[in-house]
Amino acid sequence: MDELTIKDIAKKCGVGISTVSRAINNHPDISPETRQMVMDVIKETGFIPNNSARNLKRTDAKCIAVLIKGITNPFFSSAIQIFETQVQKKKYAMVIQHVDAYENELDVALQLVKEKRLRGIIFLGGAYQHDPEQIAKLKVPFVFCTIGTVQDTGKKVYSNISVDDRVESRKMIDYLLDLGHKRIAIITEGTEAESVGHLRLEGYKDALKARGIEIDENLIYEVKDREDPYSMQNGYALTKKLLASGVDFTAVFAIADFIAVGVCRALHEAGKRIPQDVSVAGYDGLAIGEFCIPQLTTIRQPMEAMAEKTAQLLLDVIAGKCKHEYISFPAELVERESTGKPRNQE
Amino acid sequence: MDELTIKDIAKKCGVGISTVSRAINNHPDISPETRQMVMDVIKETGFIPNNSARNLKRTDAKCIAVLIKGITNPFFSSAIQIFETQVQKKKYAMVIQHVDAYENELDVALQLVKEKRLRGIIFLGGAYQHDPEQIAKLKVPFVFCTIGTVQDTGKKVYSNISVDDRVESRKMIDYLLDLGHKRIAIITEGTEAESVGHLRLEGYKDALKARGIEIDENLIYEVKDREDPYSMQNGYALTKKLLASGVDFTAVFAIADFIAVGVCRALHEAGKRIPQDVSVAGYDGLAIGEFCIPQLTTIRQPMEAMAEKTAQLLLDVIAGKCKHEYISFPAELVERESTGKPRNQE
DNA sequence: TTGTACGCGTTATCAC
DNA sequence: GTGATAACGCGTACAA
Repeated sequence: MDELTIKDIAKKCGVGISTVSRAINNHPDISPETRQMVMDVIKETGFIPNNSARNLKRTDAKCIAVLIKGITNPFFSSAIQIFETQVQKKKYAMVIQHVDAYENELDVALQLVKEKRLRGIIFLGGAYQHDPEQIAKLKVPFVFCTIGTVQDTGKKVYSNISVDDRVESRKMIDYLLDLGHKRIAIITEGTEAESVGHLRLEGYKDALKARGIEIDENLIYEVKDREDPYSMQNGYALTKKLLASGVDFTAVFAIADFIAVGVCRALHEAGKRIPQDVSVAGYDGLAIGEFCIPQLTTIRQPMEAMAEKTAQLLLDVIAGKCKHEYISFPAELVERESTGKPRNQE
Repeated sequence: MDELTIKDIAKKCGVGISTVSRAINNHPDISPETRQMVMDVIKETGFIPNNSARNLKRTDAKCIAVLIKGITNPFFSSAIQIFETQVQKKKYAMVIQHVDAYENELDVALQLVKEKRLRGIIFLGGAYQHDPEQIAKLKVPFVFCTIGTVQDTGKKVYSNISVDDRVESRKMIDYLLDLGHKRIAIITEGTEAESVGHLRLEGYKDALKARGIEIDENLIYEVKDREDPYSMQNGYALTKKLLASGVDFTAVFAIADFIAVGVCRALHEAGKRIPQDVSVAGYDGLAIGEFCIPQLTTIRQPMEAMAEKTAQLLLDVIAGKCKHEYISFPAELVERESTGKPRNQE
């Protein structure tokens, strides 16, 4: 009993191969009775068509892929749910593919397009600058979602849905400055130009510069852990360092809510009250920020709206209904318990 | 410029098709020079072999798959990392495949085996009881990881790595009872027999019964949300209900750390101090439990060890080095800030 | 409505 | 060491 093929089914049914194929693929020109009979045998024998063979032959896959970089990101699961319902509405199939940290998402995409005859791709997470050569090679429509791309205009060969990390980051710092904070520490991620952390750091600097406050490098802490920079552990460890350094500060801006949770813990252990002694601000708008003690002031990214737009845009471009777009979604500053006026201003 | 194929490369190189194939697949019988020349052309043209065609023809895929049910679970990302390093050590490839909540993981597995010629499968999460017929159909070695299966012995046709949810859950309740708590509320998940929540509820009942404490249905709260039962939101909402019900309790056992975080928040908002007024216990051993305020007492599942064993076992079975096993890992009760003696005992 | 034959892009098996 | 050629399992013109 080797692997069952369509041929075996045809034989068992006493029909031709193509008849079986027609039954499987809901083709119109087949009598209902034959169809039923074939399907019965298929169910009975537990036959499963070989997808590799199908992909090889098929021309009209009606399938889009979602490439995810960073499983850890809790944002992504809700985004995927939204993609799924949108994609199903248009009778498309959807495959989810993980991209390892060390892999290039465009390479994976190129490969997958060949393998599955994709009609479109959604990139979730990942770098925000790409090799133009690779971009050019990718012939199917695709859209980046979540990445703070700042792209020059010109002919848009793909779409981009994002929030402007730099602007939103600055928004938070402006808020802290308005509260009266002047010594604001930031816990961010490696300085590589492609990272979101870099953009958020730029926003931080923008805000300070605009008010003529000099940037103090002693207040900038960067996560070096390549594994998962956006972890509570990192926030905790760096805040310990920050405290130990003896440098003066009245607020901490963590560029991710997870980091902020670690920051809060470290401050708590050091006997600092939040926000009376130190204010803490996060970024992302994760559920944890709403339920932790104290609740986190944060920048909430409109993930649902972004995901919705992403899927809709991709499907429209595939259908030829519209052109590619770069869209920047505004994020919302959510004021909660972890921030307040600095001590000296009370 | 349609899709490039191996034929085009052969022509461009002035060699035969099989030579190109040999170059790609690191076959021995090819001269280093030809090999280099072919690889150069491939790099230059950006040729990408079609995976569907490869899978179709290949006999020795050296590939195993990890099927994940529930993206949300933060456990899984660390498990996957471990799988990956183990699998790579043996020169195997690994594909990660998500299984939707409504999909049957065995169906997906069956399909994937045909498509990719898998040599083995790891199931992460998902139901812990399966259709024996489907199990029988799956001819490659596979191992379930994370699910609290209680299986009768006999000839083992697959492996199972788990912690005994029922026993571990009871351990936590015993601990709370030892502290002096008698009125322990539990926040758990739907009662379906296949759910982990059910097992943990059974452990709860076991502990109470063993001490002759009658089970009060008013203390049992079940999440009905099918979306993501293990959410902070659910813990929060159910605790609100619990508080509103006016029923007396001195401790809450949440069957997941995420739920516990929501529980803490709700208690905090109600002005209850943790653990002075109410003790809260979680289950899982997530990072959040270590960094939230107060730190969570919890049952820490030894995910790293389990993942390691899972991968190792699967690879050994594939290599014919050993038979399938059912292994139950002991979990550890981590005592932290969220639990203490009940008020009346202070 | 149904069956036959060809081809999708690749790897494996031969000859050379 | 290298190049034809036959599969792999399926979809689809085309013929019946």
